[in-house]
Amino acid sequence: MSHVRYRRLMAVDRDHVLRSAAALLTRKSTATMDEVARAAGISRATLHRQFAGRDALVRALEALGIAECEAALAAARTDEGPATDAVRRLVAEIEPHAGLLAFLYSENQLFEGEEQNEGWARIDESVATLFRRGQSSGEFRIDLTPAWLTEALYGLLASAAWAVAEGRVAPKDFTHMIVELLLGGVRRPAEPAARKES
Amino acid sequence: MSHVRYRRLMAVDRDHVLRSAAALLTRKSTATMDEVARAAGISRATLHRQFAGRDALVRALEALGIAECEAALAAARTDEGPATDAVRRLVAEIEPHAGLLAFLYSENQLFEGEEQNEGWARIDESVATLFRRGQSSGEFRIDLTPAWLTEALYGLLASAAWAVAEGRVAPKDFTHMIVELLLGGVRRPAEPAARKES
DNA sequence: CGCACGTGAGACATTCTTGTCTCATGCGGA
DNA sequence: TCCGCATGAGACAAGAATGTCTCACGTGCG
Repeated sequence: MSHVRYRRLMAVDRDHVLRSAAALLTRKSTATMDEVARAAGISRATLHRQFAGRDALVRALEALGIAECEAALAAARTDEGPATDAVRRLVAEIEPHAGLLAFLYSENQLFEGEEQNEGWARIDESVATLFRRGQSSGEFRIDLTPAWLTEALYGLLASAAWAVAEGRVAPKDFTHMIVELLLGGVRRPAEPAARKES
Repeated sequence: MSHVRYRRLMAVDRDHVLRSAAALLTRKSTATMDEVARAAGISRATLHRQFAGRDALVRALEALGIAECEAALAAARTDEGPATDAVRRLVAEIEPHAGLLAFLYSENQLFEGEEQNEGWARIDESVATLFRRGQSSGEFRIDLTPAWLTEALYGLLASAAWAVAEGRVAPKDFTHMIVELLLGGVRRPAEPAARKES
């Protein structure tokens, strides 16, 4: 019984620590274990009891990021309706986690070789499948590979997260900025007199 | 006399070291001073004689990146002709240095506060000016701010550089991928029967 | 030949971070 | 009240990277 109580308390704390760490590392990716602990309001010893080391912490954050991405993919129902709308929903779902994603994205570039978590491969595949679906349906152009579009989406998410964090762009525009640029590009569409497009 | 000789030799070496370091740090941004020295074919002592420390090395790389960006901006003649073509020229000019830029870009996110080199501000302004010019001329849409477009360009450059480095996309497509996505977006343009666009 | 100078190799102290450990404290339950 | 247990504080050793220094070597030049 008390076991259960304690377990639950620890679980709650673990989640809180994880989110604090994510928020801190998003801003300062080189933060030390001591800083992470302090940011979570616990001591370094306790932090170390919950996560065997820095690697374990980062791996836990990676798992969290993967879980959030998969949740976002599921919530966005990327296989339903027009691919265009699915992309909009996906970006909107990911927006709250873009900071963590940006951290993990750059963290992955930090090491060469060193196989990455298989979860990312699944997510890459889901996103690429969405783009591929859009190409098949004729919504998307076919001269840009799904792999590149996937990478580009990550890059735009990270850029936007950093730009927002540093106050260079307004947070409220986050989803709009990314979706509009990704879908429509910067070139102004040649206005064909009047058309159904608003 | 010998002064001149030695100065010139050192300058050449310095440039070689800088480029080796750029190439290495592009792949492994956490490379140690010893690895950087080894990559340049010199000893750690000599590396230290040319660059007071790691900070000095990174700052020198930053200066190199800034110089290359400014050279690219100049070579692309961003204030001439259609902004669309100017963007194409700019990306093409930057392509060879995208790896270094990606390293510096993520390096800048590593620290909070810590004022960044003013050179970046000038470059940001030049790029933003290009986008603003495109908006004024009616080539570009006006619902995306020049600041965001600038950030997005950096993000796409970094994404593409990493994707190429890891073999996820073909190097030869670099400029095409970035320019086409940035300018036209992923959405397939509604085909208005026949039009001047090829 | 002899000298000056850049260089490589390596020793060394220093600093930072990590990981482990111990101990006192406080809180909650039995 | 008493006990169990998680926590915080801090000491400690180990490892990595850095920065500094010395010394021997080789090359080029006078």
